[in-house]
Amino acid sequence: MATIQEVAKKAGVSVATVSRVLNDHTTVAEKTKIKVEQAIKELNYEPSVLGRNLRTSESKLLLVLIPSISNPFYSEIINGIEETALTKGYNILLCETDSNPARETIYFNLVRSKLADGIISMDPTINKVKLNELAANYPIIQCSEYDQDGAIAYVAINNELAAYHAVKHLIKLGHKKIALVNSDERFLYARERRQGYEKALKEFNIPVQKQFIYNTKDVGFEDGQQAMKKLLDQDNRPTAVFAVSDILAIGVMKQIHTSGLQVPNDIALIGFDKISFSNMTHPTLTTISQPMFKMGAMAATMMIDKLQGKSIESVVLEHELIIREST
Amino acid sequence: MATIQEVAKKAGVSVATVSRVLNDHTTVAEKTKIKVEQAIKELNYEPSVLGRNLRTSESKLLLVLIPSISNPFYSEIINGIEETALTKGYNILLCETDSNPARETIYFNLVRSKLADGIISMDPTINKVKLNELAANYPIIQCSEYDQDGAIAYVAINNELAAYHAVKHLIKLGHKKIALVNSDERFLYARERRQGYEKALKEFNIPVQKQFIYNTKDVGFEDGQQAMKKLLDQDNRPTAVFAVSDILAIGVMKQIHTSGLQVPNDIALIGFDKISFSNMTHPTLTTISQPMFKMGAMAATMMIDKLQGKSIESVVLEHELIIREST
DNA sequence: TTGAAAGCGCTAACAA
DNA sequence: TTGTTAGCGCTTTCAA
Repeated sequence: MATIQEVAKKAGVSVATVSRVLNDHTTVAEKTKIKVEQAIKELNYEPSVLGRNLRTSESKLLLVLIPSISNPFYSEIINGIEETALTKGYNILLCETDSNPARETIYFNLVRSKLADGIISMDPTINKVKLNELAANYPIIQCSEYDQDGAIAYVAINNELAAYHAVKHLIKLGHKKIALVNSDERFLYARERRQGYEKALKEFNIPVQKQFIYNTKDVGFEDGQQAMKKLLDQDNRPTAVFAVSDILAIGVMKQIHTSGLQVPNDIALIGFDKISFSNMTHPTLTTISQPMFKMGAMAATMMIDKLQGKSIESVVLEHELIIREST
Repeated sequence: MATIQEVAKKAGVSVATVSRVLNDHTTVAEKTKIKVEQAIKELNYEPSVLGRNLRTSESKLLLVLIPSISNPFYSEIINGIEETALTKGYNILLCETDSNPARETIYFNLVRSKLADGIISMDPTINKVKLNELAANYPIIQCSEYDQDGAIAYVAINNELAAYHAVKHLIKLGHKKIALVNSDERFLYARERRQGYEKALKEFNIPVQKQFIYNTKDVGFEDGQQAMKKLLDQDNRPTAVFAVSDILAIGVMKQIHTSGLQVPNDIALIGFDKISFSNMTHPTLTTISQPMFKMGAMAATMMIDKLQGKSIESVVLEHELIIREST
């Protein structure tokens, strides 16, 4: 690979001039510029990002932290991040933490060691203390899940309100025995969605019953299945289920079918996220739509603004109830 | 952030010695080493990857090219790549091409400009000519989809044999009217799987009928739905369907259900890939399992071996027929 | 409008 | 066992 020196030599100018052409400085004579561009083409020259990075001490790389790449909820958000980042000249370094603290440390150090300019975190399992420590010195944006107590900017939806809407929809349909399949309540979104669930019940004078609330350990299909199995095993069965993610809901639906029951006739079901799969189940899944692409795009924009020294503020985006066949 | 100079000053040694401690050179006296490590700790020093990269002219970054992050088939492969890469000190730069040539160019230049050490490509839509050009100067591994004519190393399965197994399974079940829902045959895997399909039919003296073969434009659920709609609209309906991906198969299943028919009683169905969702449909999906994690791990190992100057060879991994409820 | 030269943070060849 | 020093490829200040 040719270097800037070789280009300079070939064009008969100094490296400084080549650099100026590369970076679109206006102070280069048209004639010189043409000479340099000619040399660049002939040598098939591509400027080394490494040299540039060292000099400018920025990498134009954004770290995106997710717990698992297999979760389709994150795919759309990443699409949004990538779209925005690319058009602004940034690339993204996708990092799966697997909820593993060792990996977390590796990724945090990538920012400390200047390999990445900032972190967009979507990982609810992340160590909040360390994240806040890091945020004191490096740009960090939280997306979807955030730390209530910290000072880190975030983009998210109103989870409590969204859950409230979901449950209210079930209540309006006449349901009184409504189960909640929630994930681990150490996650903020899980706590908030539970609050929304309880708020809706209380508003309609339906008692909140512990036996109708199930917390899963993880957020896979199987966890939804397991939850529904427990819920169906008891004497007092729910007539409707609100699952806090579509993946859980699909597991729930699977278990309902396996038990020989029908959705929505025997049990109504509502999910959360509007992942693309949710439209492929039979029946299709009623769900809460999160503006995932927009969330990602917004997070990337905030990050780049911050990198450019602009001041930024947290954003709460709108959700939407998508009524389909499962309710 | 502290630099190596500051550490050297604090420890009362030269920067070279600090560098030696950092890189585990054995020629450092234990006493000196302790002094340096002490200084590193006190200053909270983290070596700049940028400086190191420039000097060693390697970035320890691997570019992973996929057409779309939303396709769960790639998730597991990426898991495998990441697992291997991380343990060997590499990070991965995940790049979604969206089958967009402009993005392709951006990503190719990332290697030319030394920001990444090599490319693992899983993109069937990639420009083969440009990829082969690049491969002349930079390390490239193909994963899953590869170029038959080129000289680039790959890791894949035997698609023809796998498709043959799938269709033979349907034939053994007594089916004679077997449809093929294939993707665009400009992709190698699509051509190979079609060959396997035809081979199985011919072996059992079943005529290959054009009306039973449908090629989708894209590889989403909707394409599977659409394909099955066409297949059901004709007078002579198939009694079994082989879809070349689980996602297509799930779309097919959806359409069968929508039409009031049952799987597998009215129409048997087999997919391909064994994505996690294939176990969540009702009925569960019979499919061909690809060793996705292993493919990813293997691709990463090959890449790193190549980077270290070792010679590498293409690998064909085993597939497996997973019989579940849809057949 | 252009060139000379310093220096970003690091590694490694060479010398001591 | 350690230090001195050149230099990786680039950008940018200063001077011309």
